[in-house]
Amino acid sequence: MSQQIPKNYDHAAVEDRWYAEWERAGVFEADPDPDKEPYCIVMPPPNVTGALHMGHALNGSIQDALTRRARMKGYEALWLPGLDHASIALQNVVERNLMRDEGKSRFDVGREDFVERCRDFADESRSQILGQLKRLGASVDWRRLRYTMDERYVDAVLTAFVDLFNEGLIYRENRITNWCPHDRSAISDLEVNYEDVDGKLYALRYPLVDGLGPGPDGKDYAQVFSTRPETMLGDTALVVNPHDGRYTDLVGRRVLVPFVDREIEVLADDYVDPSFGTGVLKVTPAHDPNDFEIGQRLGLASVNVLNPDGTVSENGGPFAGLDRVEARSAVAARLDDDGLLGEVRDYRHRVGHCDRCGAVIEPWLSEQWWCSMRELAEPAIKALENGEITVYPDSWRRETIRWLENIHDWNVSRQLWWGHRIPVWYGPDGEVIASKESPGEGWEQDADILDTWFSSGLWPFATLGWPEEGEDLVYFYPTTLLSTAREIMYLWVARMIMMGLRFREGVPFGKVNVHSIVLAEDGTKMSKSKGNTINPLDLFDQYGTDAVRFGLLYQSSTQDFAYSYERAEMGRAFVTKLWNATRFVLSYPEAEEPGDPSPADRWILSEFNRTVRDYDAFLEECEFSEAMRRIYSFAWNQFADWYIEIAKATPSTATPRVLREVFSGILRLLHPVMPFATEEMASIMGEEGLLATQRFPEYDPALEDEDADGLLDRTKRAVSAVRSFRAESKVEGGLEGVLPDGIDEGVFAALAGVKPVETPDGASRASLPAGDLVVEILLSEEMRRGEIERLRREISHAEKEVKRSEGKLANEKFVQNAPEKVVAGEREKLDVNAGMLETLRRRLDEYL
RNA sequence: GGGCGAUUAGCUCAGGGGUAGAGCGCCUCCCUUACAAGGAGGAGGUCGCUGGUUCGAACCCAGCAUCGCCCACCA
Repeated sequence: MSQQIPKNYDHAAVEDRWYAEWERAGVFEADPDPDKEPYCIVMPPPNVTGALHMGHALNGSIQDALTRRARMKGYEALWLPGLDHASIALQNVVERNLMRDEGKSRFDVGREDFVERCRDFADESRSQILGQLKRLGASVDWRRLRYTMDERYVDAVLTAFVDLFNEGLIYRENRITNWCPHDRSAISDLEVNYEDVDGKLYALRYPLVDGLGPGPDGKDYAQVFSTRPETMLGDTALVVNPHDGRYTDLVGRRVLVPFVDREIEVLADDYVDPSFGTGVLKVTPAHDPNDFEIGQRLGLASVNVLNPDGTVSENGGPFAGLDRVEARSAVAARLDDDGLLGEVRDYRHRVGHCDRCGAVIEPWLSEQWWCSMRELAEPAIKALENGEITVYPDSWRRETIRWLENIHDWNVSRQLWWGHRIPVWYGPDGEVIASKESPGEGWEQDADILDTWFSSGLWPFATLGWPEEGEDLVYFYPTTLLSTAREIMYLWVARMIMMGLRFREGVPFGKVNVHSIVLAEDGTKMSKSKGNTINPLDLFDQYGTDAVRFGLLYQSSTQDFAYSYERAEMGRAFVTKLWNATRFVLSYPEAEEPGDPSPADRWILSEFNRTVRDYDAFLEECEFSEAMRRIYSFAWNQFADWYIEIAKATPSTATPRVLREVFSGILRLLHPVMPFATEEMASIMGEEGLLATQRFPEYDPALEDEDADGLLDRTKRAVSAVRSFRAESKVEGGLEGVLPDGIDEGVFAALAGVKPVETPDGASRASLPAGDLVVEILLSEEMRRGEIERLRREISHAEKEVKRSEGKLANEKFVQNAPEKVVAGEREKLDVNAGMLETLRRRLDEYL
């Protein structure tokens, strides 16, 4: 029969077929069932901006493994799939395409048309992503696919906003925000990337114009250092530190802001650091957050000198219309012409860039909608502190608490087009209300949309039907676990916790798994611009999806890791190994009269049982790498390397049953990780029904068998000792020998190729150390060559061991302080090695 | 400027108070009827540096060095 099964597993031929089969059988569908416990993972929704990347493949592998395992354990397991409209991200992609293909900006086509294009792009991207998830083998309940722009989801978003608004937690205020001139929108603090940039520090001179004579150092101007001379146009004061003796006389005097002919006053404020620059600071309340605060304190006016697109506004006098970058050099040049430019230094400093489009961010005064966070953060902090949410690894729990403790109010409005329109309406008589629908004739809706993270913050419950208090929500919420990348812990995870506690009076998930970031092979971040991305689909094609999944989980830990193709190769080799084991097990004859298990049978059952225990525990704790190592080494190094060999050589009448049982167990354990290949193997094995619906093995203490474990452990060591001897001494063929006590003689004889003999008289023999055992092999004349050298090596090794043990035991403090178990262990080691040494020396004497 | 993490075999990485682990790569032998994407046997690490705690440190603590990440309003 095995002849009909090809020697290699062909992933391409089976993966799609099994996925269709699972779907047809409704394996992935989950519905509230009072007789079962719920297990629910809500998928972090991929952005509908394009294809899935390695991070998705890793997180998908994690979530799928956990969901499939839970399903096999008898939970009503739901993995809920979804997609995110990705407001700013998608808008940027569509804008770029529009510019590339038609040379138009979004303003050229208008809001309505542009949103239509975004929708089309999202649709296309959506089908691509769903196809990829299927290739991954994602066991999601497709009936429940959610999208943040679905009608029902939009309703949830609006409901949440209106509620927060009516509770006074959302308010409108004029403040400094991070303004992206390219997107012409405010963005949140978290979406600003600061990079070190080589810039310049310009010394700007403000002429004293109050006619009171020279200022500091006898100069007729006050000098200030700035990296952004163009903001000078919006200056409304200069400030010095009140304790700065150099400038006591300067305070209260008046200077002129060049070009705009504005006289401003020199004031004092503690914020100023006397040691920086000249110790005089220019205050531009509309373009710097610190300046804004100073302005508030000192009651200064704010003059906004930039248009939304980053050009200088009409407030900028002669520079109006110039882009901010042009304006910078233009202002500097004009100052220079007028003798008002001092030193210009090279200066490396941090500049904020838009996370999405890369444009330099301008602090810009504008009216935005803000969400008060303090009140929302408090319960979230408590939940994290008191362990309502377990985070793997725990360090991220503490980090999140820290972030929540220092939280700032959240700017939730965006001046973008693709997203949820803010449900605030302005009435004909100046009324402002929040409402899901238009309050009526003459009311106008706010033009802004919501930050994309506002909608995703509701994800764990809005996907389950909230605000409707349906069966699904009651049954599956709170969800069991959220698995996510660290980079969105604050952006997303923290907000879900806050929103969950706000709207559901309970944490959204009991556990959070923070997975690694998959780096490129060279250890740097993957990025399209660097061209070092790896497409998971290509890997699936090349190695098979299961192999890639195994490899990813094997590498997954709390550390980021450089992706290594070797891990996929390892996974592929593992699949092949199991595939061939399938062929072997399948071809293995049934027992004519099944009987009692041999020690070897009991050993592999015992070993399997421990594997179940450890593997399951590792998965439970999200220690995927450890789990993979455990199952891999059992399946390969114990089951295949030893038990199958034993089954070939010295089967018992129970071996056919045990062999099949353990192998079937291995397939079940591995199914959550390698669903396609294991399903195919189980099918070939003739197992009834789908593997995906079968029970996950459970640890059974009754199967622990210390006697069999000890026996086989010693036997394996003895066999290995003989094999080493054969390889080193280049001995082939059968051997005779004296067997040590406490080993399985049948197994030993068969696997070591050693025929047991009674005490041989006078024959030369080799003593082979095997841990605490000695195997004695009868030597023929020609085999004796090299034996002296081997013995000397062994003796030297044994001497070292004895010396080490003796030294340790001679140390009184060790004997006194070390645990008794350790001391006793050391004594035993000494005994064994001393005995060994004696035997070896005696043997050597015989040869000399 | 703060905080977090990393530094272990040639490479990619696990582990973690009681004589160092995996995969790949390397060396020797083997196409033996589950499997050459394989089998058997090997070689190869003073676990970044310096101190400390301990009977015992690769592991705990402190400092340092290098790398990475996160947070922060210094012009």
